[in-house]
Amino acid sequence: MIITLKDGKREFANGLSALDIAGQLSQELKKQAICARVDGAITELWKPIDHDCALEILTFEDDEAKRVLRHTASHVLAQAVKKLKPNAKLAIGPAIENGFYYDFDVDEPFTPDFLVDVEKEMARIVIKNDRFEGFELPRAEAIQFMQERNEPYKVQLIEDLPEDAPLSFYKQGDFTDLCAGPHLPSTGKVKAFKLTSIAGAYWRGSEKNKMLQRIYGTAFADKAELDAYLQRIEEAKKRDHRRLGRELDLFDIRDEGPGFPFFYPKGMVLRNLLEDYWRQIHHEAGYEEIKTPIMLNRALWERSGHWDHYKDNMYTTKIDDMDFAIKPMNCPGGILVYQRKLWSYRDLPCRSGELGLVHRHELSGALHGLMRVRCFTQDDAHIFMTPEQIRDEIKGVYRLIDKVYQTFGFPYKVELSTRPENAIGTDEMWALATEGLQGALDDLAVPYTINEGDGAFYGPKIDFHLEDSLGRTWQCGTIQLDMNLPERFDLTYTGPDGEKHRPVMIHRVVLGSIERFIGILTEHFAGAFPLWLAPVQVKVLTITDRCDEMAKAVRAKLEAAGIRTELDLRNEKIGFKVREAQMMKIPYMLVLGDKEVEDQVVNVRTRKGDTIGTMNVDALLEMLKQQIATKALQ
RNA sequence: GCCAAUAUAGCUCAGUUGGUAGAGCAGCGGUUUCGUAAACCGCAGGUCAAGGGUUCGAGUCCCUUUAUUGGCUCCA
Repeated sequence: MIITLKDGKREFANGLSALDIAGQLSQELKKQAICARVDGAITELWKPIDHDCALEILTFEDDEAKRVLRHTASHVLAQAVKKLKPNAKLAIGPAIENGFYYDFDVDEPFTPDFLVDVEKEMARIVIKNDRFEGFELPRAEAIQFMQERNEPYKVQLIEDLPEDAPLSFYKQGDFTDLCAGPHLPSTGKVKAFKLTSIAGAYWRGSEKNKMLQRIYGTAFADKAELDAYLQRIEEAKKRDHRRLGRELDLFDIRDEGPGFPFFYPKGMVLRNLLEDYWRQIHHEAGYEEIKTPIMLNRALWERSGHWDHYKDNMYTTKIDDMDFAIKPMNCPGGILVYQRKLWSYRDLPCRSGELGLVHRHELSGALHGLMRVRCFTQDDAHIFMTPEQIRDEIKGVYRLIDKVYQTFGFPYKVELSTRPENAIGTDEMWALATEGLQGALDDLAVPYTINEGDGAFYGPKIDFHLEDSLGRTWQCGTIQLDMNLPERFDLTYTGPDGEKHRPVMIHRVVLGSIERFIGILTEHFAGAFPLWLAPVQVKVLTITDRCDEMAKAVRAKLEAAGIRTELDLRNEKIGFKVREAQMMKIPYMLVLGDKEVEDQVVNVRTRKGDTIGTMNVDALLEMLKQQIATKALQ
């Protein structure tokens, strides 16, 4: 038998397992073998290999091995919970990004104290070091097996698997679970784990189903790695935009307005700069700006379909006995703007953008700082065009979004969502629309994932996701094709044939919502915004009051040149003033003492802690202007 | 909305088995004029989220409501 290892061919005796081979290679491996990839597929280490194959031994450094480790940990978790609460019914327990969870149906919700007990029980199981043993059962026996153990969720899982699917089970100690595998060889390999939280979670993710109790945890190769991870989480919390918003005096959400954010003066500076930038790039990209009313009458919302399908999320009111609704979306207003005149194919595409303030009554439990609010400003635009223009237009929007995200240095993920079950429109229209989006992505050679059936009922969409400090992703940009509203509002343009045609409409946002984008921005830069966005760009710090006059003059000169400058003339030590400016993450501090006054220069310090040295104000201005003009990320 | 936890000064947090509410920072008043992340002294600041209950007595125990946090669902 010849096994091709990752780094070349090796011959081994027949019937050896990957574990045996790993043992033989232990000198070379240096790291502990966790699982193996045989001919590309992940498998357990202990399974005998009796054929020629390509073998790769994975260590904890491999992401796939980490998933196997965490999945194994979830089995240990389930075993521990069953031991402590034999009546708990098992649902599912997968590995997830950075950890794992297991869902249980229990009579009483779990408590934090119980979590401590479970951790102790898990530690006992790990010490016992039970081997994982896999076996398969025919369908009927598998169902009977789980019925006998009173595991209705497992029975349901089996019943929903395809008829011919192999039904594999894994047993460690006295615990057996339905599972596709693979696992580590034994429970003892789960060395460093921690249960992190308890949460309610609906069975199969549907709120129509029963809510189960979920336990989250994480596991690492060793304690050092686990501690490093927990440390990283603590550090990430310091970047939380909710915390920084308050500390840097940018924005906050008060109990008096759940989901309705306040922007304070400094936050408003940041916000206005973003909006200025937005206007500039949209002007360059051929958009015209409009503004539509925040509140419109019921008839409009009935025609758009929102009254019937979105009313639960809308704030409504009655004026002069007529129903009105505050807009949850800008599109109906944008459509009324389109309808103000007759359109020729020569005028298309028509791109009109709007920084539109929308209100949505989101579920209270969904609110999250600036990331999920109940009133927010979408940097919306609606583009009306002929079907032939779809592909190029989508490409244009994509490039615009890409350009903006690159300006901020944001990595992003692209997802294409296709036709859902409750879709309207013909197969033909969906095929055309989906091809338009997919074609554009393919033309641009963009990596993307497909969310089958996750599109809006009115059309497919491309979503752009950005990460927050804890790695949670938030949808920001989106490009959505709409095959519904043009019909409902009977939108037309006149073609070269003199006949009326239906335009294709897309909704798109680049930043998504100004609020969410500011949240992402704040976490990404940990509050240390690039110079061009910093609410305060420069702070002048004096050492004694003999420098006050020059300090005021320096500030006046910088302000006159458009640099946002603050002055600290307080009777405090320079260390104290530096510390404060530093904590406010002000990009440049100008220290002025007797020496600087005499030489008519400023001593420049950055928020990174570097002292650049002295220079005259003109040279400083030159440097600042350069950085601002290029929107340098630093 | 659902599951769980939490709510004490502007901020970060103490507050023991129920017995008159505390610290640091920030603020204000002084002293100090100082060289790159915290000078010193003093003062003031709270209907303990709101409402109800148990008790001689509630920040502390119970109930309701509100908000927040972590998830689920939903979504920019």
